[in-house]
Amino acid sequence: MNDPDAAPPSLTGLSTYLLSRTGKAARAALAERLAVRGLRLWHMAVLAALADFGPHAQRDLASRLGVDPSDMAKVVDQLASAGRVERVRDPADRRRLTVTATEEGRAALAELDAEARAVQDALLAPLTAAEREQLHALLLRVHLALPGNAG
Amino acid sequence: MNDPDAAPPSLTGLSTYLLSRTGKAARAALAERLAVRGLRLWHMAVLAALADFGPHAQRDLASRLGVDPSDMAKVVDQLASAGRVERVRDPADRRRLTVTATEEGRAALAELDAEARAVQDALLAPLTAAEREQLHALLLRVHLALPGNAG
DNA sequence: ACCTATAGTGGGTCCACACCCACTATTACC
DNA sequence: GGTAATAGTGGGTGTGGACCCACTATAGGT
Repeated sequence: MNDPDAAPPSLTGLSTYLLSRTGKAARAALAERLAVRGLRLWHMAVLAALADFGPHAQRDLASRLGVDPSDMAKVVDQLASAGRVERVRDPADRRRLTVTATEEGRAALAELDAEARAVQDALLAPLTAAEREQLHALLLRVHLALPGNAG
Repeated sequence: MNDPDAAPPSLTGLSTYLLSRTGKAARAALAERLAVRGLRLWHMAVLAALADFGPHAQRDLASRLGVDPSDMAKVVDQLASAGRVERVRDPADRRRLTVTATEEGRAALAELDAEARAVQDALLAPLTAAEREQLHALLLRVHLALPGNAG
């Protein structure tokens, strides 16, 4: 109770503080795992978007994930170099690059997802399965209400 | 449903992703409000620690908040310049600086707390009061299980 | 007294993230 | 056909956070 390293109740009484703290921990843990494979969180996000919604024009990828198109170009470039993504010029509009996940990319995403779930299991260890679902449902509603996340 | 800006379900299905996203949104929103007053999140954390636990040696502040002592020195220095905190040399151990919140500092914290709750109300708008409490309780348990947050 | 450890401080590095601009290639408009 | 808009790219900037080291002053151990 008198732990000299305990966080101030003034802060732990704020859900936003807890959100920020636990979120950062989650992010850091996953990023660390991905770094082992030479990947970053954006790489996973791009692979996920392609897997879920199919091929995208690069610009649409950027828009969907809320990244600067210039930064997206770099991420896609790295994924392409690693063979996890294919870029082909759209014949209908030769300015566009259509980005598609390769078989290798889909396999990589599956592994990444497994890593993410492992991290999540560790983070949410103190909660029961039912509580985790509760938490997820609540967070999802908050997330959807965030600006730029219309369902 | 076919919103071209919707996030990939592969990601929104991960609680860690939602935590990270909503946490970042919370952090950013509060940081923006504090910036108006020329403060950062660490300033608020320090004031909260002092208000909750009373005066600290600067080193203990750093340890409690998990910050590098060198960085803490800078934060405390800024708070002192703004008159929100007082540093006095501990006569029992003249290496130590005892940091105390001034009346002004306590007042500032109250305002900051109000800002934080406003941000929180906006963020958690889609949830009922009962759901917010649920969310808070779940997050608190996760937070306490985080490395270095023993109760 | 001597040596080691500790508190605070100033300085610097490294990294990730978010932006922004300029430029080329291509398309759309009129 | 000429002009404006758009897709992608390369390069650069600014910021915030975490970390690390060297240095001074003081304390503690023997």
